[in-house]
Amino acid sequence: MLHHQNINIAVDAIVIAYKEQQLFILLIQQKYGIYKGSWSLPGGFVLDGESLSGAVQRELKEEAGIKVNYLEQLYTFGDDVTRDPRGQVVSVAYFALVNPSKFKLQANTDAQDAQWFPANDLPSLAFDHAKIIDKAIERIKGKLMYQPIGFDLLNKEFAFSDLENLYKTILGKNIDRRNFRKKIMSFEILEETDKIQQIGSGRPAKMYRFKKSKYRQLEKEGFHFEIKFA
Amino acid sequence: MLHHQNINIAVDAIVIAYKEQQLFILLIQQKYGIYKGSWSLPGGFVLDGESLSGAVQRELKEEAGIKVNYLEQLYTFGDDVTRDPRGQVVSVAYFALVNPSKFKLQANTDAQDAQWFPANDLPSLAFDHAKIIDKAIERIKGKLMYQPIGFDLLNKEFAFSDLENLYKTILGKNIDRRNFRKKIMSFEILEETDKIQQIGSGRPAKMYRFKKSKYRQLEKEGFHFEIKFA
DNA sequence: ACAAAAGTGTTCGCTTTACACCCATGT
DNA sequence: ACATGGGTGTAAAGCGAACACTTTTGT
Repeated sequence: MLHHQNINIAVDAIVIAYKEQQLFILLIQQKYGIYKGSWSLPGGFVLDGESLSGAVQRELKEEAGIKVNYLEQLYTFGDDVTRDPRGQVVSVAYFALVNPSKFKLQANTDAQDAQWFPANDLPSLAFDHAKIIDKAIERIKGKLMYQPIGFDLLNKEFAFSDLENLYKTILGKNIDRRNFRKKIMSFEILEETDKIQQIGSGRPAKMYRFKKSKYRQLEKEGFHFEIKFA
Repeated sequence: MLHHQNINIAVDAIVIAYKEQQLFILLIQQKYGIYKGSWSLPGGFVLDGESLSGAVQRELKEEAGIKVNYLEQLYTFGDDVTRDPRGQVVSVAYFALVNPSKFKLQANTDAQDAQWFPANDLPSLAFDHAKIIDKAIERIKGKLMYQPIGFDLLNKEFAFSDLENLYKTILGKNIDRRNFRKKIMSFEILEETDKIQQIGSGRPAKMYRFKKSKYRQLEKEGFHFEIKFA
C-alpha cells in the first residue's frame, strides 16, 4: 500500500427487478458477524487489482449467481465513518437492473441465502443499506423520465401495457394511457413483432421490442428521450 | 483494518469559479513523485476516521486555503486499476463551486502552488484528472438547466446580465435575453436590491440577490427549477 | 450626438393535457 | 351477452421560440 490507511473499500449492489406490478430488490442473508441473520445488499470488499465494477459483478455472481443487464454507479457512502460497526468502510454503491428471466435464483450456487423482496416491503437491513436503497429508488424514478431504462426491466418482447404498468408502478401514480402511448410511439424506438400475447381474458396484445440500435443512433443525432406527466 | 487490502482511497476536488465570461478550475502543482512539476486537481488520501467530504474540505484548505460554498459528490474513479502509477488508488471526486470572492488565493498558506486555469485552456494534467474534469464540466452543464447552481458562482449581489453571461459561457451558446429573463423572473426567486451597478458606459444595471430561502420553500412545494433553450 | 449596455411584449407554433368510446377475445 | 383488457383521436390550454425598439448612462 502506498500510504497506510486503516480504511477498507467495498462495493454494494442494488439489483432491481420488476414483476407483476411490483419492484423487487435482491437481498442476501448475512451468515456471520453481528448482523448475522439479517438481510443486506449483495456486495463485499474489493480485491487487490480488481476494478470497482468488476468487484460488483464478481460479488453478484458469487452471492446470487446473477448477471445483470444494466449497471451504473450510484453513490459512494463514506461520510458516516461508523456506517460499518466493524471499522471504517467506504462503500461504492452500484445500481443494477435485471429482466424477469433472472428472477428465479439458482439454488445450486452460493445463492441459497439470496432472495427477492418487494421494494415496498423490505425486512430490516444491515448497515446503512436502507438509506442506500432509498437513494437507488430515487435514482430509478428520476431516470425513468429521461432515459429508456424501463426496457431493461422487461422481457425482450413485451406488451405495451407492460411498459405502461411499469411506469405506473415505479412512479407510483396513474398515467394517461393514450398520451403515454402517443409519446413513446412518437420516438419510433419500438418495433412491432408478429406475436400477440394472450393471457386470461380481454383482447390480446401486440408484442413489441425495444430497438436499442435505433435509440443509440437517435441519441447521437441529438435526440433526448423524455417523458412528462400530469 | 478489517480486511487486508492493498488499495488506497483518495479524494479529488474540481473547484470551479467564474469570472469575466470564463470558467476557471483550481489546480495544484505537484511537488514530488513522477508527476513532479505537472498540474493536478487538489486532493489526497483520506485520513483514518475522516469522512470523505471532510477530507475534501481539509485538502482544499491545506492546499489552497479555500472554503467552497457548494460541494457535491461527482463520481468515484476506480475502474482503471492503473490510474495512479504508484499503486491502486480509488478516488472519490467532488465537484465544488466558489464565488468570485475566493478568486484571489492567499499566498500565505501552503497555497503557493495553487492556481486558477481557464477551463478551456488547461495545462496537461497528472493521473486521469483531465477525464475527471471533463465529467465535472458535463455535470455542471447539465445541472445548470435544472438546478439554481449558477448563483453559487456569482457574488451575492449581481446584475441580471451577469447571470445571463454565466449561462452563455457555461453552455457555450447564445441565449435569448428576453426569454431568459422572463423565465428566471417567473420563478420569483430573485430579490431586487436598491443598488445599481455602474461600470464603464451603458445604462446602469439593477442588482439582484438570489432568495435561497424562497427557493427552498418552493422546492418543498414541488416546484422544479428548469430552463429550456432553443 | 453617439456608443454601449439594460430593459421590455407580443405573436406563432408546438407540446402537453384532458377526456370516452370501440375492439377482440374468453367465459 | 357480458366481462376484461387493448387500442385509438381531438380540442383547448400552456409553454417555448422568435423577434426589435426604447431607456439610461458615459464620452
